[in-house]
Amino acid sequence: MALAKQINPLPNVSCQRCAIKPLCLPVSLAESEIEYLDGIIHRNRPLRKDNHLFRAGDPLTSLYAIRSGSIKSYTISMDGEEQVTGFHLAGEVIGLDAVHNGNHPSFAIALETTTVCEIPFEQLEELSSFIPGLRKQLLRVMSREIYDDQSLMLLLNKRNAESRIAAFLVSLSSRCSRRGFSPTEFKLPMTRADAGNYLGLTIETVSRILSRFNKQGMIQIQGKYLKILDLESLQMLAGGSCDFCAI
Amino acid sequence: MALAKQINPLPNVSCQRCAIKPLCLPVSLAESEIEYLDGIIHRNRPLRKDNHLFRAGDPLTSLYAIRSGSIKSYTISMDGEEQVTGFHLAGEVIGLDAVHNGNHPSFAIALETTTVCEIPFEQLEELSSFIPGLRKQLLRVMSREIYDDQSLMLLLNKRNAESRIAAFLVSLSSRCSRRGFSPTEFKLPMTRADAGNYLGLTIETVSRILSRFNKQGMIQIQGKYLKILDLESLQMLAGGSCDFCAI
DNA sequence: AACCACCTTTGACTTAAATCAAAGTTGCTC
DNA sequence: GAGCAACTTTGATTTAAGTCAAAGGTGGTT
Repeated sequence: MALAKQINPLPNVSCQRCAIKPLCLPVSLAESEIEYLDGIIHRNRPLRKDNHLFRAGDPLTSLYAIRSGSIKSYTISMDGEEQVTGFHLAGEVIGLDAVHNGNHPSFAIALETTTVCEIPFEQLEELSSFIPGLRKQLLRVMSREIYDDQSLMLLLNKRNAESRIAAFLVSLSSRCSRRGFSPTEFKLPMTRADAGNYLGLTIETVSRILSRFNKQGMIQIQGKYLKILDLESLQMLAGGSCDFCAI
Repeated sequence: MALAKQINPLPNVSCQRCAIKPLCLPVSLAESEIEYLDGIIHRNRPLRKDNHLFRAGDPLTSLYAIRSGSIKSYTISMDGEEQVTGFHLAGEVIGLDAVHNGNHPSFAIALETTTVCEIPFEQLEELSSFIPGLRKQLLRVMSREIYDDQSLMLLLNKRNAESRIAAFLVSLSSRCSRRGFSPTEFKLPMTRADAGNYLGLTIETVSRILSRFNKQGMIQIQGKYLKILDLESLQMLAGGSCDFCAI
């Protein structure tokens, strides 16, 4: 089906020719600077579904930029329950929350076959000392994550189940769009349970509300395949324009 | 009363002799490096209660390190409602969420008379290019904020009202402690409404649960003055040891 | 292609926290 | 220090989402 046409960069394409360069660390770097960055990056073989990229407690050795596919971040709480902390798509850099004490606080697992660029953190840090654009982009990426987390916090704090799910769909839509995919037709890479866990809702609530949106004609959903028929209404429900598109 | 003995550094004390140096940017910098940092910092006169440090939409010119007092961050949602995004104490650096696009996404207002160090961002960024320890600490501070936000997200997502309030008190306690104050006896700088807003609870729920903790003998609360009598029970309620102390 | 494990949907009932309402406090201003 | 506005507490009622339960789908494996 058309939806399966995911970004599939050649396994060892350089940053220079990478499809998601404009979303990733090389943004605004000169060609020569990108070569330095290229030089420290490892491009390993794809990670298969349900395999871990890293685990909570692992020492931070590298950050990871997702080239294609999707990653779920989660922690395990005191009582052994899984707590989904994020879903990450191509162009997103993960592992940043490990910088403060040198250990990953969360697990990262592939939701589908996923390729990542491994960026050794120490080397990246050194490189950033003489590439101002890289230093700035690293700060920007981290700042953006702080901003996004705070937006999500507000969503969880103030919005009802309907709003949260609408915002979630709108967020996925706009992220697909930025990556050159259709904003109205895509596959949800996560289960209802994962989505619910992330949004602070039960699986039953997620299912009920998706069914409702479906009946109301705002979306067409069948299993993991989603078609958004009325993006504007979803945006309205989500709490207006793009305040929460950031999750 | 004893609780009023807040940190009151001399208005123009240098980083070198600042009481909260170990919590702030200068941590692990050499004396000569701290002098550079000192050179770019502005130490303005104290900010009085209810005055804004910056407003949402303001261009990012400086980050601010709190020297004494406390700051509330908040945004205004589409529907005009205030949304508290954080409370900040001495030693914390605010404004980091503005780096990604150069504009502050939130308001910052003083909850009491507060002194801050103004750190011009461009100059800080330049300084960090030749002070590796400063660059690392800046990354660490941002990473820590990402981590803290995610911890808070989990709290809001998975915990009931009792847990949230317990975690909130434990967090304040441990933050007071790190700053050299009593971990069991301090003043809540925010109103019940602000605390509730932040925790995704109504003012009535906050009040009820504080009353309950009081009756159960875990705390002694009178107005804004709090004495924690059984920190361990609070930590238990908060969801175990220090997972959520980070909020 | 049949089986099975896992995922999803739907319905009935329960519950934690919100809302509505009103009284009680606190502390600032004149 | 009296008056008042803002904050806080407490109680009664409502409601959104959770829980429990069971049926219906889906897709991967042999």
